[in-house]
Amino acid sequence: MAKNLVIVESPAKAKTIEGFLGKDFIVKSSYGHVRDLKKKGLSVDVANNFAPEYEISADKKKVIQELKDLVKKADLVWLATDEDREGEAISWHLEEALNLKNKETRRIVFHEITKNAINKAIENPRKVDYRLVDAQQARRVLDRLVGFEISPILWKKVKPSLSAGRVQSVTVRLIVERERDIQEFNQEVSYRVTAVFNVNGKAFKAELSKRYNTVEEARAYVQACVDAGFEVEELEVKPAKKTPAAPFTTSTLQQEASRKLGYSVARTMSVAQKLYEEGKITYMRTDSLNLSQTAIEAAVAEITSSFGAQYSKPRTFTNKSKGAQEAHEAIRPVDMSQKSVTGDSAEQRLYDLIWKRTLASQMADAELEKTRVKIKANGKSDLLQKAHFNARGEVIKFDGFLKVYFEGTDDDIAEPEEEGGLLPSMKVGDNLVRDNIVATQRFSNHPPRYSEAALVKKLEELGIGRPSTYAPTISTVQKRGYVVKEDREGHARQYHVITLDNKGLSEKDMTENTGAERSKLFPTDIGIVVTDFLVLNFERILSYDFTASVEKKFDDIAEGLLQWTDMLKDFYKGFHENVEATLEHSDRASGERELGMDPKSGKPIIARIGRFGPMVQIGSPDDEDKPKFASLRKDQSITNITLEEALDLFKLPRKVGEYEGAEISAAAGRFGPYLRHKSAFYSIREADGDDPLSIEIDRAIELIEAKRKADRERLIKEFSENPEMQLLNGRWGPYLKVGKENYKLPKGTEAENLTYEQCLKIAQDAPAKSAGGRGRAAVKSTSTAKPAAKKTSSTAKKSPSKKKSAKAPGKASKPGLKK
DNA sequence: CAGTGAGCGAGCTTCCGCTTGACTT
Repeated sequence: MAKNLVIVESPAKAKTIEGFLGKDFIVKSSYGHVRDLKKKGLSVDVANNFAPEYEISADKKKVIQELKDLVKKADLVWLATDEDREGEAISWHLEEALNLKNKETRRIVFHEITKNAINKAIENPRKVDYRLVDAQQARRVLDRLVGFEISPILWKKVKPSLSAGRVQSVTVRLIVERERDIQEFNQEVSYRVTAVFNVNGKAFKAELSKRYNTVEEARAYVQACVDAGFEVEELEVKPAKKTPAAPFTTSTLQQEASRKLGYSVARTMSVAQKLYEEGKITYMRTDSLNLSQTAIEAAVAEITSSFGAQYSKPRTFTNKSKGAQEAHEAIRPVDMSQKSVTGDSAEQRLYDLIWKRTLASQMADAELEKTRVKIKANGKSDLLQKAHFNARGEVIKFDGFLKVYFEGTDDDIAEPEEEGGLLPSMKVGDNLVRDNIVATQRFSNHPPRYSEAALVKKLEELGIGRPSTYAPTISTVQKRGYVVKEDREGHARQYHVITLDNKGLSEKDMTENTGAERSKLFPTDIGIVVTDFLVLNFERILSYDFTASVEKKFDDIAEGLLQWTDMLKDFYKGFHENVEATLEHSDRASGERELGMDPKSGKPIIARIGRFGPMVQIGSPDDEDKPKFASLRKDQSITNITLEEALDLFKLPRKVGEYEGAEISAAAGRFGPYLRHKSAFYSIREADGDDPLSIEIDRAIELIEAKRKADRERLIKEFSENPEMQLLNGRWGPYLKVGKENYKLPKGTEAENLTYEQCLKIAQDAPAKSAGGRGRAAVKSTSTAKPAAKKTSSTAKKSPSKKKSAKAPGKASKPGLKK
């Protein structure tokens, strides 16, 4: 019987450590936090010194029960949660939840999962550090106060179900402000002059030291070059070196995977999770740049045997970001000698990236030789003396870490510099042959919109959020409808080019595509209105340094310099007054904008945020006639919709024609434009060039027939025994549908061969639905702001059983299933 | 899923950070 129970946070870690510790130890996982503030209500007794009301989280009841049983049997309990604020708090919550007061309990910490580190930790136990726990409580309670006092103001003043928080609101602000910068951006136009010169039969590129603002100036310069001669005026050769980047943290891994592999931050994290669980990489939620000594030694061995000793240079990196808590190692391969892994291609590619980055971080600098050549133009025109050409060359003398890895950059729209590789050899005074000189019209770029990964980088710089929350935060602001991730098509732009070559001087206009964006973050109308409202009324909390300033206080609490309740008292006084004042005095925020007058009724038309999102409205409730309403389309915004576009929205629904003796109408609903025919709905996709305002009867019939055909093809098999039961082809392959419920087919089954009895069994064996659970189901129910009373009887019947199953985990009834 | 937007108004929504699976049409 194991005498020792060790509790860590992650099950994968538990497994590894158990291997190190031997048979007297059993190692279990808490799966993160086990207790939290009660889900419902504020659950902080403000009047009673901010006493928090904790409960065991619903999804942790089972874990706690299992741990309790093990505690009974153990002589000694080792709390081995992470060594940071949250980890310390988990240990304390475990003490409380498992009632360890009367048990011999020891707290141990380690930063790396190596046998050595574990053994050292076991030899140096301590007690739970309650000052650190208090710092966590302050953090937790402050976040609850901010979130649960501000969000209801938004429900009242903007729209129901919205949310605000220390992290998410500032995240949205970044995106809103970037969008404003872009809208206000003044594009500058200039002419950039480049040349190709030739020396001893070898060509190279150079760029003029100045740009011209007008086409006349550019033309005059190029003209002046017609009779000019060119010679090398200065030549400078300088050694330079490049240093490898530090090994990956969560944030840098997300950035590089985005740049090099095109993964979203969520994708990166889920692939990394798999690699971690398979024991291929170390923990993926970390802000530490540190590598264990064993890892560094393994890297040295790998580098020396693959490339030679001159490529090895062991390094340690120190963290620049202030909020870092460094409870883990940097993200690295567990086994440096394993160059690749099996698994799907995403796992292989991400592992490859991690392996190369880690290895490179322990390799020698790259040594370069940078050459700059200054070229002067000799000729009659004094324009020639006012500028010179520069040619830059870079030669790698020793590749060092570049042999395996080169860090990506975010400047995807920046003008590429004319930086060649090797320049031909030349010396001061050499005459150059001019192959061509080209003046090209260029346009300055607005600041780039954030990609997910660029936003994570910014958040980390500001010290906002933690490695475990970057990906969830980005998905929260999208789920709440504050931000959308979108591709935007570019548009064609003309630019002017003046060329001087061996055929003489010529000019032409060229076309380029510009402004295309892929997977970038845009604020929605609601995001903009909410941000403006919050910045106006909660300036302090929305400021970019709010988190940094409270973090300082948390540190003071952790060092015993400040009582956590005093810190909260200090914060809450002003904050709560602010909340009260805002509730009482602030105006409703709707982003309202008057577009003009309705030519029919003469009443004003306004665009604003309504209960269900952005909309336009003719007239006001005070008028004799009811006002008319119409929702904005997805691609429209309150900020720029025109009167004409608004009037178009009121033209729907519109009669398209008759088919099969019934009317077809076109309209726009919550899920976009659609056709309605015989109480059935058919989506209209604007991407296919269809528009509800202009679609004609023939095309409408075509869409209806296409949908009917697709529905027929979806059907794999029907059963005479039960017309409600169907095997269908869905987005994720074949599935079983019984009434309104869907069931996954067991792996490896061929849908068309299934019998009625087999299908019945699949439906009955399926685990009960965890109704009202987390994740997508919860998101759906919040975005569907629909009164339950209006629902059909079959869904109404379901809701009581839903509630039941949420409270008492067990088997929920399965409607539509007859035995 | 599908034209909602006052009126009378119950009861609901919401935070951040630590962990994994279960699940999706």
